[in-house]
Amino acid sequence: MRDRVTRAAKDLGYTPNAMARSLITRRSHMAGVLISNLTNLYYPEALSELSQSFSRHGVRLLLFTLPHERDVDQVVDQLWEYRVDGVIAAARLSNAQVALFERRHIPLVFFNRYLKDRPVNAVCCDQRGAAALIVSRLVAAGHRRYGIICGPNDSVVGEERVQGAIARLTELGVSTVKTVRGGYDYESGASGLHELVRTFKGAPDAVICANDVMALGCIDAAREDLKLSVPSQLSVVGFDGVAPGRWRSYGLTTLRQPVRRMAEAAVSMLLECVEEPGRPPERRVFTATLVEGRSARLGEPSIP
Amino acid sequence: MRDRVTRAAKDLGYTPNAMARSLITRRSHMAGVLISNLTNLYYPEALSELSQSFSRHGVRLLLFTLPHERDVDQVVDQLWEYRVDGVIAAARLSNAQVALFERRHIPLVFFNRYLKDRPVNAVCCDQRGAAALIVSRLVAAGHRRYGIICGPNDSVVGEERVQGAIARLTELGVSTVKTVRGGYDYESGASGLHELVRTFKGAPDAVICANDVMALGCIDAAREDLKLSVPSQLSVVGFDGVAPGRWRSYGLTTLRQPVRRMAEAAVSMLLECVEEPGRPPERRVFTATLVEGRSARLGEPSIP
DNA sequence: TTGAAAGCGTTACCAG
DNA sequence: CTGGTAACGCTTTCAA
Repeated sequence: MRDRVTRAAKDLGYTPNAMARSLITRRSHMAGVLISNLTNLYYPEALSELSQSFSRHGVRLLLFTLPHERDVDQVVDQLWEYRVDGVIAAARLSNAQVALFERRHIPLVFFNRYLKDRPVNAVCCDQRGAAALIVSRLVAAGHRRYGIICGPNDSVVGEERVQGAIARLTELGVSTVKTVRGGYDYESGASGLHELVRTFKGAPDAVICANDVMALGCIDAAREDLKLSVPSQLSVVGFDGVAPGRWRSYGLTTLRQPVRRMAEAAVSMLLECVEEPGRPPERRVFTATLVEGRSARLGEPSIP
Repeated sequence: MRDRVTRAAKDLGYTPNAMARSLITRRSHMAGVLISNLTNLYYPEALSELSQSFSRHGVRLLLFTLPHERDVDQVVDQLWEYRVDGVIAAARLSNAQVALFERRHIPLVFFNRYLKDRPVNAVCCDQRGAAALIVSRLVAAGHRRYGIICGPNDSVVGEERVQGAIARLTELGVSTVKTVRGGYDYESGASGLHELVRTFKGAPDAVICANDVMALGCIDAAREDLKLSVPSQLSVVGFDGVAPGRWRSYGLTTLRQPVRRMAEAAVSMLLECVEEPGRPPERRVFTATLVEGRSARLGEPSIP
């Protein structure tokens, strides 16, 4: 009997209707993914890993890109409407928005960010530690004057990288540090260096950029605009570990985030929350690995 | 009365259930997007535009990335299960797979590709025309020996770019042309140039790469490995118009695809198919624009 | 204008 | 093991 039904189903090209199923089981097997802007070069890689990771767990990915922050609220409404099982957010959410998730009991995991004043599920990297590590190596190499090109105002990760770097520089007794604001894009890396050169009235010894793409812009501005040799006259470092940093023109010295492992962690954390509602928020912190490229002179710190 | 209900709904935090709705309306307002690999640098931009375009039309995007071709079949099953209203495919689909869409009356639009032996909805770029244009300009500048770094075997677009280039070269009486296979990635651009130099027993005058990332690899290999000056000793051109090509280190001469307009076209074509089933397949062909960078010497062809 | 009932395609449950 | 029925949350239709 079972066989007859199965065969008939196949013959008729029958496919179960996932929506009807989820109506009764109250599980859609869909997860929402919120990403601010895919042009960021770091996000496509993250998205790709998230997608594959979800796929391995039999979960479909409903993608929402957020070119403007004001779009968030209507996107959040759509998440409710489609009854996603959970959400991974690689975008900025306000405290109030996070509260909505809690009220609806929709699991939420932040990717590569977290909220300061509210405990949330998050997968991230130890940005301060990474910054401290690279600073130690830069100082050990004898650099004295430091420029820092920050991320945009609202980037928590960027802020941590910058704060971590400044803290370590202060610890090591370096006081010649100037910071300029950047926007995570190539051009702001280039203009950031120009601005630093103006305020320093000359070139700094090293520039720490809050992400890789700005570091690449900084290197190019140094070489093409200012005729400075990198790394012999200027050391430049970044954060992320994106592919273009490894290109021959750059050989960027950077701190690579373990994107795949982070994606896998975010997905399993989310699915655990789905299985076990009311689970207390957890934060999983990964460690970035130093990629010793050719864009910075590094030394071995005597005090590790 | 209406007001009372509306207010009560708001107070209780009521949100309509999109799945229940689509169960009866037979419209999920979800579209599937199939993308082969997001690491391709061109796809994130396309995906971003598709996402925003869908969003403007009130359609949710179910994302499927396909690291391996063998994954396609199970992905297709999931598309049926979730009753997507339509599918945009920026990935390779077999003829048999396309037939399945037809049988189920699920609208399908190809993005930046199409099938040769079956009429399908597709949004693409005139690759042959673009290739012919750049070849004319290269020949007019006096280049005689041409290297071509192709895309992977299964890329229809890559094949068209190469065929278009070869056809125009032949037309213009250039016979010194050698092709090597590439994989659309940076390294294959670099190794492609090395291979060309070996077969030419010296450097060609110009290298035409089937996409931008390979062109960047080619430029870097020329400068860093072979100490060839680009463009004075070697002209290099690519296709796509990705962001890194505009970086100071490269200033890539390339043929930019109008990604935003293509995405908008694909989305509206798909939604039209949803509205009007049985609509005959259409192909919308856009024109690439020449970006005159600093990676190639171009001349003005006397016969346009 | 308001209300009631049927039906979408599943799963879950309870008799037989 | 089989069969029948209720329920999920919505839209549609028809009646009051």
